[in-house]
Amino acid sequence: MGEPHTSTELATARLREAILSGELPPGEKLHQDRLAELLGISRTPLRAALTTLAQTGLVSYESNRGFFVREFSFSEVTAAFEVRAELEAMACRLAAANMTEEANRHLSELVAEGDLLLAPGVLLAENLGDYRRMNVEFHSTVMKLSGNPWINTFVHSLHNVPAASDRVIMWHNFKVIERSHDDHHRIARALSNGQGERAAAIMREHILYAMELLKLQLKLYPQDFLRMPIPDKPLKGRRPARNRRLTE
Amino acid sequence: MGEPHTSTELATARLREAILSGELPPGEKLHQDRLAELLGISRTPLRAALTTLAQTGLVSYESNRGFFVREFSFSEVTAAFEVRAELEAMACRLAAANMTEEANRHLSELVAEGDLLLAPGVLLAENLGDYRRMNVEFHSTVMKLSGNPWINTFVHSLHNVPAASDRVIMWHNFKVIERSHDDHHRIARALSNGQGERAAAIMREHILYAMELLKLQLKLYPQDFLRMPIPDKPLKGRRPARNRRLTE
DNA sequence: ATTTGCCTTAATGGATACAAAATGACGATA
DNA sequence: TATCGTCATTTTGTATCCATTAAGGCAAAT
Repeated sequence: MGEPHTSTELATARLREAILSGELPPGEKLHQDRLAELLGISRTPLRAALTTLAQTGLVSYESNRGFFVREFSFSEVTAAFEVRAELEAMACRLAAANMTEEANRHLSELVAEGDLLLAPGVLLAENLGDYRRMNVEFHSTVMKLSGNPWINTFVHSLHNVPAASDRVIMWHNFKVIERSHDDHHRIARALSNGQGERAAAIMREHILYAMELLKLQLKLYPQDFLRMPIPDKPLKGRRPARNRRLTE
Repeated sequence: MGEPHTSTELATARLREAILSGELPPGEKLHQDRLAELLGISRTPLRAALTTLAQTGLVSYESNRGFFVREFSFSEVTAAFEVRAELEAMACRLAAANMTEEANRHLSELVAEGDLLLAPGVLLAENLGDYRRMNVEFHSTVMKLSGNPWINTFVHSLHNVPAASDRVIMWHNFKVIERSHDDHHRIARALSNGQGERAAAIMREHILYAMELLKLQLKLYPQDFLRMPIPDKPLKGRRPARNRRLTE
């Protein structure tokens, strides 16, 4: 949805944000009356929003019992990374056969943009949003170049899994970002050379390494599991009781 | 959803069936008033049903314009097969590491069940439903054994793509079925031997060949594209005008 | 003849009111 | 004391009604 201008779409967007940011914690009962009043709308569009979010997988639903913020186990999160790695690797394989002049240029531009943002030797807070946009655009460009729309669809829906999204990156570790962007360089070059398998291998590692980083981060700060909006610096010790079950 | 006992869930199921069976043809406007009356419910649960179907991709939606039966292009259908092949191959790779005694037994049982159903040398009409169930169960068992829930989720949603589902098989060609079931044998054996890559390769071919068959069938009977409920024998020449655009 | 603007009509989006189901508390009973 | 059943309350699910927006037709103007 481009510009949400119906109450339903607005509510959907706000709720998604609230859930991904941890404002609405996992397992929380989504009370229709209260939520509707909170959002200043009636229950009808709210229920519509909850229904779509339920299909997206962000909330769970039981007949006559209501909606709840879905809880994700640790293994589900890592599983999300594994599927993402496979799908985006597949995208590389397919994209290599579809490269055009324009495609090459677009990828090059994105990579160059990243170079610029990293030029200072640190990722400045003011550049963080732009880098994230560039990163998302790079990945989604490759997927679009694959010509297989399902890849994009599914990867997109995996970004709705808390902590499995690109929105989570260890922004405070420059070496990690630098290496990650170097992967982008190599992927773009491999694709432009028609080396699909090679690009796929880099992409797979690119994503699986992000998973390893997440695991590490969670080992260090387990209490923050599943509530990592955009952690430029790690937060500490809130809501310790609630996330126990998530450490599966 | 197990047993639909709310109007919404009932409507969702009925509409899904109506769309996949071609009763509601691609591109058709889904008139809320008329549909609600047709189903004997009010617009509220109908809209809820349409909302979920929109999320699963069976219908499209535009703000203030309404819901339409989604149209799938030829390339989208084949793309669905390709992703399915990749995901189920991945499932094999992972499953090989998780095989237990019980898992082996379950797969063996399914394979044996298939043997029995094919023993007559033809697939009898009365056995068709059972074979289909066995087939679905086999694939979904492998995916569950992978331990990665997303694989099952996504493959399941691909089964909502008309003509990309297991519900479509060339039931009238026994050799094809026999070979397909032989693949099941080999996949089960490879998994039980811990040969994940081998199982994956068979599975990939197993699914991609189904895609080839579909292509062939569509070349022979293009007018039936995207309205193949359970074609035990090919239907002919209905609604010729409507599906033109789908032959991309 | 074609296009533009208005107006009528119809369909969608949302709010409210009502029905049905589940939850929780209380008391009765073993 | 623990357990079961009943009843009151809360919350969900659905129907109906109203508001708002899009669609279509007609007429006027270029």
